[in-house]
Amino acid sequence: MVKTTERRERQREALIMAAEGAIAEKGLSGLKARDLANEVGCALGAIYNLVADMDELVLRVGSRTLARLDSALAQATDGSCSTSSGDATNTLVAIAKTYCAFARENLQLWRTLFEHRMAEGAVVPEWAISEQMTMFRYILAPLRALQPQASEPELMLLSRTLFSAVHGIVMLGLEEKLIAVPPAELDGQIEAIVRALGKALKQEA
Amino acid sequence: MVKTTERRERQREALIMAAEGAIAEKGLSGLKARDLANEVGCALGAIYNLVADMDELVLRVGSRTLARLDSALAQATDGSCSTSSGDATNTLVAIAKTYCAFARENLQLWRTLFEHRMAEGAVVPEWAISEQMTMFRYILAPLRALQPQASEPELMLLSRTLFSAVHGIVMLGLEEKLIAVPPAELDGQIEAIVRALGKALKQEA
DNA sequence: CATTATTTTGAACAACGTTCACGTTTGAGG
DNA sequence: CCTCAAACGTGAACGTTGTTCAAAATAATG
Repeated sequence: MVKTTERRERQREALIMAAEGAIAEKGLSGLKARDLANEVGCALGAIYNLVADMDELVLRVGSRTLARLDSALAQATDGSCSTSSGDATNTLVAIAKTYCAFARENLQLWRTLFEHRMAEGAVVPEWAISEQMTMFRYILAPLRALQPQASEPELMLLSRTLFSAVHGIVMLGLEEKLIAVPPAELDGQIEAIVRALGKALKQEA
Repeated sequence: MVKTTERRERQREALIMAAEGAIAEKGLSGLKARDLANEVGCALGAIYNLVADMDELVLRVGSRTLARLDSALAQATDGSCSTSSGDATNTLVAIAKTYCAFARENLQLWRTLFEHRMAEGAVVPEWAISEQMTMFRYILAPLRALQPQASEPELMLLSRTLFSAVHGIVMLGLEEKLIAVPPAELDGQIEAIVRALGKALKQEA
């Protein structure tokens, strides 16, 4: 009796892994229910015993991606807990570069985090929402060092803005469209922008 | 004989308009060939006499959106041709705010510009590519005022970076995801960031 | 071992973009 | 005004999607 649920859990895991592989290799649009069933070795319909629908599957893959991103950011900031404002800018630069590197190395999975939209009328489940906030933790500390007089809500807002700005540069830069910063110059431009903002924020204080 | 091609042209126009309406109302994923045929009053297959495929249709709608965006930016910058560096920052702020306002007011059409991806293996046609660069014209002049010593390629790169940063803030801010700056604070944050960057760039000179 | 509950299955469904054989319309030449 | 080949419009049909569900297979229980 315990065997059934256990095996199910294992199959669900396998399904998520297979989905992750498919997205990493062929992008979100390359994720096909029939391919997954084939790879996992179950019937097409069996997918819906393991997962409510494809949306949930994509969200579960996204959850894993976010966790990996989080650990990459943790690693990039672990040494620099100092609150001096000189290091703060360096930390912000390190975070931004780490984000950019993660996006490059996990291009399709990272894109999926932002490309994916729930089916018409469906709402993002709670467990998926709560994961999205973790990234700001890392930005918050250095920002506080740069702007000690700012209130917590102000810092919150600023960290979101800063993240969004860097995200935009990375996102457009890693797209093929001509609009963007060429990938070769991405790191340099990110550093320049973050440093410029760091300087401006420090002087404003 | 002239009548046929003329009518065809008119029908193509009607098709593009219908597509634009559908996207504006229901988003890119709400664009359905059958609905279009219905609305334009032609057979399903007739669409493919007016347009190669859905991709081309989306690109033609995008072309119109870009033209409207361009004229909005032109209007926002027409007065401020001055090269003083004090006005330059103001101009950059105005451009960014105009971009944000345009995105808000044309949410689905603007999103489509970046959401859309060509079908597997298909390549973006030349006429669609050449339109994408026009936006940087507006950013270039004020940037040159702020950084008179920078080379043209450097300014090019910087303008792309700046655009991408603002774009990121707007894009995430207008999404429903929790990652982003709340829509109510969007304008303020954009102004703050652009002003901070303007200040940093001016002092660097 | 029999019977009931659960799970797995894959054929069937609906919706999608795209194609194509078939009539119909058209317009230049007689 | 008529002819007829060429151009055009048509909607049924195709290949893919994700999703469902009656039935078959399996597991649990008495």
